[in-house]
Amino acid sequence: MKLLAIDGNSIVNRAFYGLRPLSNQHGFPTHAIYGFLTILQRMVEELQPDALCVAFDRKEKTFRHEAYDGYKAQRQAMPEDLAVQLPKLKEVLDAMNIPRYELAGWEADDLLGTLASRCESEGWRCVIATGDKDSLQLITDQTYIYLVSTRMGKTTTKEMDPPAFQELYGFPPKGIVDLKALMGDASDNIPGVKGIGEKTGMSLIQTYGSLQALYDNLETADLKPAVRKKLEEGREMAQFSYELATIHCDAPLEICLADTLRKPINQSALYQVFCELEFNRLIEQMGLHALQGDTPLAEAECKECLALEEVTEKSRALTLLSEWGAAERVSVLALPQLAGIAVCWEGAVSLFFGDRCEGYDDILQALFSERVNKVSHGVKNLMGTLLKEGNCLDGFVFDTEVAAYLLAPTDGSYDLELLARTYFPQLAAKLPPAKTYLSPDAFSPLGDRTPALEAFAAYANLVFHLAQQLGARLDELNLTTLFTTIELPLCRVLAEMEYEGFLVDRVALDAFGAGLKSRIAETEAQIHELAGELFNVNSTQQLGVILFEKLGLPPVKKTKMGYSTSVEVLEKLQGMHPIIDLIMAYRQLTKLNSTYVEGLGRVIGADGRIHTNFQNTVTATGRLSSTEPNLQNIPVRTPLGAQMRRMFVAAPGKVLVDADYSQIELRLLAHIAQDEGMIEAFASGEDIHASTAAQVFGVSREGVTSEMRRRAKAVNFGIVYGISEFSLSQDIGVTRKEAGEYMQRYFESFHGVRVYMHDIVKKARQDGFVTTLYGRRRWLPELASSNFNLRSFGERVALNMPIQGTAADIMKLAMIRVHQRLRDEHLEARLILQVHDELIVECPVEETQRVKQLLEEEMEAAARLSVPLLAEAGVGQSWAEAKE
DNA sequence: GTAATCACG
DNA sequence: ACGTACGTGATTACT
Repeated sequence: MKLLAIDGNSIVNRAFYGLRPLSNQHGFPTHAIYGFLTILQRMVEELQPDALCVAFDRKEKTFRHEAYDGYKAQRQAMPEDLAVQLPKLKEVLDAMNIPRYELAGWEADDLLGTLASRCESEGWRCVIATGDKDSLQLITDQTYIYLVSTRMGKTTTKEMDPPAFQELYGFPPKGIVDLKALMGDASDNIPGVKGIGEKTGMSLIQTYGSLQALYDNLETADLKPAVRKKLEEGREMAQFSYELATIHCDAPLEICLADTLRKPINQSALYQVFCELEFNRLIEQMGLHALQGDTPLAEAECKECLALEEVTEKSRALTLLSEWGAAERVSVLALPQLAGIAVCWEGAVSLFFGDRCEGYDDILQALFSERVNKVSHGVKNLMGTLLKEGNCLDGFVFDTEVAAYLLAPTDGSYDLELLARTYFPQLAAKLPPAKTYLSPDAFSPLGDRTPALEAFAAYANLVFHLAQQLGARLDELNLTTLFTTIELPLCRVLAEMEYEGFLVDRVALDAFGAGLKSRIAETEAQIHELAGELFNVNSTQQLGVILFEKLGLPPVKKTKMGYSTSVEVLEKLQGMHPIIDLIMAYRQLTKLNSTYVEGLGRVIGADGRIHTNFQNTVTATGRLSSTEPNLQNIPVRTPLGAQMRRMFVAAPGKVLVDADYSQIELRLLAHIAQDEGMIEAFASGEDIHASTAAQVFGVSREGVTSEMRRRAKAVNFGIVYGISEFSLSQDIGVTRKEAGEYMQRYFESFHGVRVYMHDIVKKARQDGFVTTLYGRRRWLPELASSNFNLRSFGERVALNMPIQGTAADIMKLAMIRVHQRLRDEHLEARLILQVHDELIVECPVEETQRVKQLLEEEMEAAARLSVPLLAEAGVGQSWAEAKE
């Protein structure tokens, strides 16, 4: 039998300090519990114990310390954020049916020692999990310690049995008490002998075996005079510390080991408390669901039992449609490829299936016309499906996914199951998994369709309720305007852009790829020759060994795992060995080939076009992102890479018009900070980097060299990102001091920016969030962190998000305006791509001039700022040409 | 599944 | 003294 006995306080402490803070929507901190559970999960997996228990401190009257109040008083109070998590953690353990032990006046490690000795007398093996080295004294042949440490979010563990201990310390486990008696332990308030640290202490115990033996032989021992003096003076302290450090294995614990044998968890109780804590990943992972019917529903959520109806007759559908037309709104959910539709209004759900409903297509047309106000989850994607099937796509008034994103843009995912748990925990408890209606054969006529029908209806009902709840929250946080005037109309624009796609010249792409492949083979052969052996150049590990061990090049930087071989490192090594240039070339070529040539080749559609997916609920700042494939990171900076953009072309008879905003983020900085100097510079239409250079370097406009401009540009970018002088110096390759001087002079010239940077961080700390000019919000719990790095990160985000986010808002507005004008003017031109500050339109040749002008106009008119907003357009057959 | 690398704004 | 810029996504190697 094997018992895993956990030091609850110790592990939860490690989790609390080692992990980045996390809290549920009510601001209740949860990361210590989360971390504890992660560690627990991992230990159970690795150790496969037969029995399990957790011990906690109850040190309000600590037995071992009451003899020495002075030290007890020094014990720092547990942080509030951790203290509140303990009762919840105990709830979780109870739900998991893991026994926990605590005893007034005893510390956890005493209880663990007691458990361990109980195990030994009953012939069980015992593993003690703790982060506390104190406990190492408990190691015996039957008991070992599982030492846990958590740093930077990563947990490492080490098994300490007698040989491992001996190996590390050079004496047997019991000696740890003697060692602590000498060196003390600040975290446990053990004083030790003043002036004796870890080094001296270890060698003393290694030499003399024990504290007793050391003091018995103090006279004759071969010691440095200073050490002897400290030992003499500290005699009493040592004795006292010895007592403190000794773990007592005789706590009056009334337990039967059999109670600790593992028992099945209480599913619904655990589900309940995990919902409260919003541990969605764990719920998923452990496959938790509340047992049907065992959780009383809140009255408000339960009052309507769903009236479920499958509609098969057109006349019935028409009746319903006219009811929905009169309703304020209905919710709509669609199955993939519009195989079925669920419509919910006030607890009544109607289901339609393409293969079982008379006049299905006509019903869809009517449903998705502007006559019915609809809310849905993921409107953009639903519109995409509707477009493919040639349906109407009007009358959408709400999107629960986008709304949830605006409320919490850093949450990352907004599945209905997740939102249910957050906003309707009671309802979520009886909600079947979404796959019940989404799996391919859910509605197969061969099986029982009822569970799928009920699930489909339940989710449609959920969307209906979420829409109300989320709408109210948007109102409270002043996000409704952003939602209605930007996010919702944008869904349609994005759906159409995805639908249009971007034509790719497949022949040219393949030819480019063939050229790359042969150059890759050639380069690889040369690398192998210079290295003197065959190895995988793509493996950073193997490459590190070749460069820094075999070829003896100086390792400039290391990563967690070993040597870094990133470009910055390679650049520093350039000229020291011919292999460096080859590796850099190899990297460029393989990147181009695998990510772009081959990656893009895989996703060209039957129409020869690439249809990217624009994600509108992903970024923390409000930008879009692009996936499968990502068309927002097609190479442009190097000449070879830029060739990729020649593969993106206009259809025959058409051209591409490409327009981008000039310096939109810096213009926004000038506007938001109301910095006179910068506003003036933009107003006069100067080159902003050159103008900055003139200010920072104290020269006239004509005196600005290209190097000065380059550095000033880096300063400008740095400011927007919330720079430090160190990073600036790294970026432009000057000393830290020099970089500091640039920033100093920058702030002298641009006083408004300095004031803004200060004020926005202060305001963010007060509010707990920052916003864009259009009210988009990002929460910043990091600013309250006691962790320096995390807090600094929060400060930089507070500076950057309003700028990057406002730029994103303005671009979204511009897209809506451009889209609208193209419709109003009955042009054939279509928006096909957005790359943050750049828009691409494909249009018939004869529309070129109108479109070019229209694009610039609408982009520039999207916002009125204290500085002009400038957009410049180019035209070409390919993306490369159009960008000039 | 995570880390390293590198492509973009 | 800290550790070193904001926001993304895809590929590859490796655990």
